[in-house]
Amino acid sequence: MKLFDRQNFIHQLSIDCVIFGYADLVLKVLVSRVNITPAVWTLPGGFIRQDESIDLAARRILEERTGLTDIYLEQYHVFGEPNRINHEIFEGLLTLKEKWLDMGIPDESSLHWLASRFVSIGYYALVDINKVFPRKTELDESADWYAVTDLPGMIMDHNLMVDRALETLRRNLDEKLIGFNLLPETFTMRELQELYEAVYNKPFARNNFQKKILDLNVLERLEKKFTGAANKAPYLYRFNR
Amino acid sequence: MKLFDRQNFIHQLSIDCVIFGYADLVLKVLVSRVNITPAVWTLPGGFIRQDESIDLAARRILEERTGLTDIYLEQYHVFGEPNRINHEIFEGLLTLKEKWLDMGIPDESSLHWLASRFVSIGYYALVDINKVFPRKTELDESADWYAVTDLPGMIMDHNLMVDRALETLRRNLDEKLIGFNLLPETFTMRELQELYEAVYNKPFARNNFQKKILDLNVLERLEKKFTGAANKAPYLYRFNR
DNA sequence: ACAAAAGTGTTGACTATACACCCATGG
DNA sequence: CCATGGGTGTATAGTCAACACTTTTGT
Repeated sequence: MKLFDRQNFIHQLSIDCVIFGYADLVLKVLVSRVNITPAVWTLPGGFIRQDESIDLAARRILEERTGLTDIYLEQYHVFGEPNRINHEIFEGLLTLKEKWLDMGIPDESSLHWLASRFVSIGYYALVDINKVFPRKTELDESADWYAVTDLPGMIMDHNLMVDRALETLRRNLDEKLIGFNLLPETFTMRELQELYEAVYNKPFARNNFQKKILDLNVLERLEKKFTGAANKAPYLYRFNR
Repeated sequence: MKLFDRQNFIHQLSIDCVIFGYADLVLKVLVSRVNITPAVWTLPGGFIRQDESIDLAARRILEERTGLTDIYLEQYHVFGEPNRINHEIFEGLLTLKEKWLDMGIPDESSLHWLASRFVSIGYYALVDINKVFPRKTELDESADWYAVTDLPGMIMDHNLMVDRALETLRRNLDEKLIGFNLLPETFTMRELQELYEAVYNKPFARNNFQKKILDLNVLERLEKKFTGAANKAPYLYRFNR
């Protein structure tokens, strides 16, 4: 079985996804560990079929890893240094070649494919982390959420890719009102504020934050949420439009 | 002679440049006319050498067309629909094949190369139009400046590429203080304002514009410019830092 | 009643914009 | 001295952040 080939995929061009999730007051990123030794971590990525657009390729890759189809997704930067070559993965796969020979994975041409220089289109995605059950591909050993402030060392420029994606996310959070994609359907104002604080890594004034967000006129106020705590019950909100 | 080949260039990946210039109160874009019939217009573009970064490839392409090396240049979007195939140019070159056979241009493999689907990385550049003497490549019939509001119909999605580049330029004009790249070394406040008005396609209040720009503390005021006109002589300014 | 967290109001600083006026220059 | 365009000042409205106060809930 061939994993990749020029007939069906565009050569030397890849897509890497920075998938952001949010839980426990922390902004997280989905990172794969490749099934080779020594251990190697990478961003979820893939290649572009000859008959699909790059945006659809990114969505396909996301669906393979998260199971989700309707995701906020944005292209943010292309990484194209000439030294973008997957040495670690290539050599790791070589050492595992015998072990997997019966399965025919990885085959010769796929190995050759992987050894090329790649230009990679960076996408970032925002997902409701509760809806995601990370899946691993054939090459993955595992796929897990890491705090964006505490990522493992990844191959090539993948850590830089996350930095650039975070910059873009911060710029777009207000402008494009995309933060809600990281939360469940309904949420309290405090939860939204904590999300913003996790993304920007700094505190916001509670009353001013509430005013700013409500003035955007994109939230629908629902019934109150009784938590059982000894204080006033907060309203629930839903993103509107 | 081979124009393109997989040995030296990345297959199915191209760069297209929206080169902005400014003259006669009008924002302009450099557009090539390909040397085939019927006439076909395109943005200046090219391919990526195996040993160069995509940013350097874009600079090389820009130098080929403008002669300039030190240019403001920014990657802004990747265009990757599966139907991005150069039908017009491919067929135009086919009809010219006999005519050029003695020169060996275009050769078979270059034709095949050009007939593929291409993913294209869009760059936009800002140049001082007075310093540019547009050059044409072997495939061009001409290269000329067109008003951004009055562009010819170009191949594929190249008109869309300009629209997206203009959006990005507008977003970045204030934020990154890049407007000065479109003007000569020294300029008057009125000239700068006229540039902004051409880019945004709307008028600005004269005094407030001056205040806003000067408050940025990026302009150095030079001597006055005596124009011979029957009015107060304006100051010249230079971009600083 | 009290602590805790939610919700709302008020102020003062800063910014953007509209209006007004003065200055230099050549005819 | 006047028309023209350049430069600057002021007042008003709108925005943003700090502070203060009130309300609701369970113990």
